Amino acid sequence: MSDGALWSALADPHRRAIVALLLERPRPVGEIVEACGLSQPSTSKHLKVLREAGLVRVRQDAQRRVYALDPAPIAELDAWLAPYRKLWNRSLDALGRRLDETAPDDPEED
Amino acid sequence: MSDGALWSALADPHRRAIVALLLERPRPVGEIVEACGLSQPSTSKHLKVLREAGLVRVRQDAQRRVYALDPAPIAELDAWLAPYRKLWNRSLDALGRRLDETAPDDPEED
DNA sequence: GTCATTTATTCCTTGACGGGAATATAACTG
DNA sequence: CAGTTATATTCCCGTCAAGGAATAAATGAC
Repeated sequence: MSDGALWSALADPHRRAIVALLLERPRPVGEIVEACGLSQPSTSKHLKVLREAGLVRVRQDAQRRVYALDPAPIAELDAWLAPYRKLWNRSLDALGRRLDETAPDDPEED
Repeated sequence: MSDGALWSALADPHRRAIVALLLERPRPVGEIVEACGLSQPSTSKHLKVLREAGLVRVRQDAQRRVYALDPAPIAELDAWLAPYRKLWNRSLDALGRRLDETAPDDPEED
């Protein structure tokens, strides 16, 4: 049960957006600034939080700093989730899926 | 309802502790208070946050209110996690190949 | 009805977090 | 060296969340 830093890092929607961006490919800060519509300092601060949570790594390329996802903490999340996944598998089973309360699946994030 | 409420609810360690308690079994507020070492009002407020995030349900039993986990939001988390899980599976795979360095070619691809 | 029990809510204070502007640092260019 | 680009850091401020104390509300017992 190491870090609450992981959870609090992902609690912010902007940071989740950054993480989603980095899922596609590694990006320099400038790209992230542009994509998120945040100011550069704000973006740098969010990146610092993500860095300290271990969620991203930085590679230096001349003046640019290219950020990339580090998969390990996500695995930690997955491990945390495991017991609960059992639970909802069980209850889905119990429901017998006769109740379709939310059929449409929307992957929209924030 | 891709709500940030889910994330911010789970960002708090006390609330994660409550969720973990409810994973074992449904419990009335008093038990949660005792187990978490929080004050009763504070506990009630955390429960309210969890309720509004959809993470718990309440059943009334005389004066007691028995809280239980609702598995659905956890499934939402799991869905969010899915693309990242692919990523770390891939990198574990890449690591495995690196350790198993028998191939003469460079197998690195996308 | 009054009283006890259990839980929720309100008020208040404090501390942490996010955003913007300005500034600092680092790396490349000429 | 000075100048430019790219990123990080600092300072200040507004907002929001968390905790404690006191109180309210709901339920049950008498």
